[in-house]
Amino acid sequence: MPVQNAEIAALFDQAAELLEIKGDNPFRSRAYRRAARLIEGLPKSVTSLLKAGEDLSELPGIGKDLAGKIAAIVTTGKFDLLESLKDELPGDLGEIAALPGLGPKRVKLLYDKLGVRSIEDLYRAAKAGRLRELRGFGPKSEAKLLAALAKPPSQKRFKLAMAEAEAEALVSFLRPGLDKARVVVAGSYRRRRDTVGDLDILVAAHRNAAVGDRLSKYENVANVLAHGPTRTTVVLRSGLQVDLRVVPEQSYGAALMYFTGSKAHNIARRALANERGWKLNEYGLFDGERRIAGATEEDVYGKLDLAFVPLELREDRGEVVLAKKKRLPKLVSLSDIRGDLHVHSEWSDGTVPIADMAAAARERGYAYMAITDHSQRVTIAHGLDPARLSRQIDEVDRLNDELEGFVVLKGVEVDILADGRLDLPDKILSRLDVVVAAVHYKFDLSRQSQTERIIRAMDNRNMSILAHPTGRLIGEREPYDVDMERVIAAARERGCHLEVNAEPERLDLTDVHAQAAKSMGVKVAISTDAHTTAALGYMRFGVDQARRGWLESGDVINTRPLGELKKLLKH
DNA sequence: GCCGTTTTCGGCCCGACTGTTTTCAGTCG
Repeated sequence: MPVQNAEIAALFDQAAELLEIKGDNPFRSRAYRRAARLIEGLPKSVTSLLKAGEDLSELPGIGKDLAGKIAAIVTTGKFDLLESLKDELPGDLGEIAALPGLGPKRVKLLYDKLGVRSIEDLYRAAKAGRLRELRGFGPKSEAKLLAALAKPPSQKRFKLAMAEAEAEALVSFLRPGLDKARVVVAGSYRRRRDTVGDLDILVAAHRNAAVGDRLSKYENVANVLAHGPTRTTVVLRSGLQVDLRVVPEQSYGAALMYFTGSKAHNIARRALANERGWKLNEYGLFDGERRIAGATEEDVYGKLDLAFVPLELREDRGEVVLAKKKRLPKLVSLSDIRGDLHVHSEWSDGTVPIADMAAAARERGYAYMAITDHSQRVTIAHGLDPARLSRQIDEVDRLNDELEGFVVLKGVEVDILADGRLDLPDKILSRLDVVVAAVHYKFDLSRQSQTERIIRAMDNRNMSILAHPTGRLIGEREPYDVDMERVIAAARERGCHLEVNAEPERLDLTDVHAQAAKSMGVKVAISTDAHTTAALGYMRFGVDQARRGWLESGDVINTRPLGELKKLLKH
């Protein structure tokens, strides 16, 4: 059975976690984590690489040992190291270590001294005031943990990119049994929400239990929850739930609409049907018993005298009214994008030389790309100090001399220091075409301090774009507390732009904030923050979120030709 | 566990910050 890259990565991450807790050689656990990231980022599955006879130990960070372990996982499904680590350290230690403020050492201490093996154990110990008995713990850390534990466990949602990988594999598995029947993933996935709770797969066919049979035999199915003639519900090994629905051809459009949602959008649409004395449901639009539309979405919208509403807008955020007036926005699309304004190279924590990134960007049909490596404060990424940045500027100049029909813009992703100063002197920043600035440390300032810190950074006239403005990592790190409305207003006053970071873990600005920026007259840059050439392809996820934020091409600075863009970057 | 014109051992991006201590371990990125 084909093992997915993400599964291997997850196994390696778990092993790394337990090795850290155990106190093993830290470089050993780092090797597992590094390998996990590499595997996640591979354009092909290791299963197919192995099948093609590729030597995995040629991959950077994979040696003989790890290559062997990967092969064992792929062929036998077994990962002996993890099994023995789990025997040695039973419990949900990984879950505990994920809590803020708890790392491997303290998890081990809790485990050894208080027998904490689960979140429940931890809660009881903290509640009883026993944590403060431990060296290194005090009342504050106890209170912080209790606060973290008091938060209701957020219902698990999956990042869009991850759901997409699952969905594409699943659809291509289902399709062969279905001739020319349409198979579409609906729901929030189709609306391109940044996270999805489950996959709603719609198949146009007559009552066809065979599709459901096929789904329940999918190799990644962990559990079949329900299985009937028109509907099958399963849970995949990843934990993602899948609902498969089979609807007749003549209802397909109405069903697609219904299962695409959102619920609020459906309600608004149904109200319009009711106004005419009609009925709208997943089987069609009905005048009495007579179906007057239903085969396609266009059909249904048309009969309701509505313009076709782009998927990303179906949230009942005003789109139904505009659809009625036939005045929906013409949303930005991937083909409008002319360049990427946030890209890393091996000068900091990227993986390839600037020239390689430029070549890859050019292959995507772009006219320009800004190279924006980290600044000195971000030591972990080997950030640039003024001297190295100056040398990089020279290198970009040389590179541009060789390039025709493509321009590499000189830039930096400069860290915003705690007091709002930028991490590099104005003298060097003023030599750049693009200054992307971002917060990387001190996430826990008060709302007011954080907001003022960021606004102060924008006071620097060299700053062009505020990158990943809230710092969130989906499912992993909450956004820092910041008054985004004030930030947007300040950006407006200063001619600064905000980023829609397209990296699937970030998608920051969110759709909602992007729309807020537009409504306040602030333009955005949709940028990938790519550290590899493959990651330049994340652009489409950023475009999805921009579309959800109602952005049109005119709202996005990197849809502009270079000359116009350069004017926008000055303020 | 990986890696190697510094090559088969001995390194491996490391500095800031917090809450705990009373000089620093642990966490974070």
